[in-house]
Amino acid sequence: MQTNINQDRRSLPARERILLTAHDLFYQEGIRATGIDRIIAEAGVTKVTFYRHFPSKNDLICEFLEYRHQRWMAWFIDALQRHGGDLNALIPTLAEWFQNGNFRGCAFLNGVGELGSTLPEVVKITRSHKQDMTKAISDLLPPSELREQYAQAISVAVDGAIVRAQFDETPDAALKSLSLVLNLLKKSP
Amino acid sequence: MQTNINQDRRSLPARERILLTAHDLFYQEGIRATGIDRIIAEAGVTKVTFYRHFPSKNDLICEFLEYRHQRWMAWFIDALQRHGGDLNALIPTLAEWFQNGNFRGCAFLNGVGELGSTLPEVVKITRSHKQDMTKAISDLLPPSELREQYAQAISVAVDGAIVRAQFDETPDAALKSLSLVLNLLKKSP
DNA sequence: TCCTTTGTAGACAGATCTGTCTACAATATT
DNA sequence: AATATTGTAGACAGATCTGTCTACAAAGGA
Repeated sequence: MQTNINQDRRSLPARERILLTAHDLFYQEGIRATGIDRIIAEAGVTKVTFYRHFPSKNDLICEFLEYRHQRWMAWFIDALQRHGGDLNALIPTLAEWFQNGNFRGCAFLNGVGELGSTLPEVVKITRSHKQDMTKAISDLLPPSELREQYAQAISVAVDGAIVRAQFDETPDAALKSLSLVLNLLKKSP
Repeated sequence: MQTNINQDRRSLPARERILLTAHDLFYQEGIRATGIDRIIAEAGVTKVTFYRHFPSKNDLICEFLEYRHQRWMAWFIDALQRHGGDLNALIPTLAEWFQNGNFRGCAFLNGVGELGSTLPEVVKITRSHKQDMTKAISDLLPPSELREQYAQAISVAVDGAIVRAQFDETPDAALKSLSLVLNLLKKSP
């Protein structure tokens, strides 16, 4: 899960420069902690340019989450395939994410915690994001009557591992706990 | 998990009035979203009184988390006992919390998401909080070699259920998924 | 009685926040 | 050639943020 797309941002159109900059700052430092002034300074645009593309900060927040959703899902699906494409791929995939130096938890869970009570859009986007994440997990499971139920349960456990890895010194305990749950699930009828 | 202690706050000493008010606002609306001015207005104190008790907002944030820890742990342990004191007590206990109208997720996970990168104290307090939560869960399990491992895994799954219940329309799916995991654990050797 | 603690009232500083405004330049599109 | 879009530079408004300051009042313990 790379946080930084290593293309020269200065060559990109203003709108994308703003979005990429906002992404990094919102994810690394938090949404309320990041002012518009900082974003326009680091994106190298002016205020008028910014407000022509994003009528308000709330609009930018929503577009940031939509963008994050696209980017994270693409990485997630690709990483799961790279690691085998079945349930065994889940732990190495998450390990890859957690061990990245830019890891700061789930942007959507962080967003809900920070803004859930004031910006309902964030809750809506998060629901749909987690639905897609659960779908990707479901695709790792063999067809069965319990497939959806299992995918839901794994998805919840994954969220637990994500937040745990966010505050623990190392992601080891989070991954080990998730492994334990997955192993029980594998052995279950 | 009552968010509001129904005692007449106006009769309490200023310090406690500030702390209770900060607790409710920080938890309901977020920490950065809540200004000092609002806290002193709703607590009914003046600025000097406030800053005599809490040298800075960061101090208040830490004391808020310490207070929240005491209060939440006391409720948690009591509720687990009320519901039987074994592993079966976990679901009804969490259901009680999730269904409360004031439920806004875990104050510590929200705090880490919001301030983790700027206020390391929050991460430290969260680690110790989750350690205590895990201990309370461990106390529900019969002694065995795997007790600690299981308690850790359950604790991670509980965190997943908490964040899920925070953005889902109802806590049902979160509780159902956690139940599934707990049932597998119970059947395991 | 003296003195420390705890409290009140409210002005003030200085920074930062979101968002608007004027005025002008380069680039596409029609 | 005329026009619409996208861009730049930077001042400005008005709110809100954290934290400090002076001046005064009440209550408790030494």
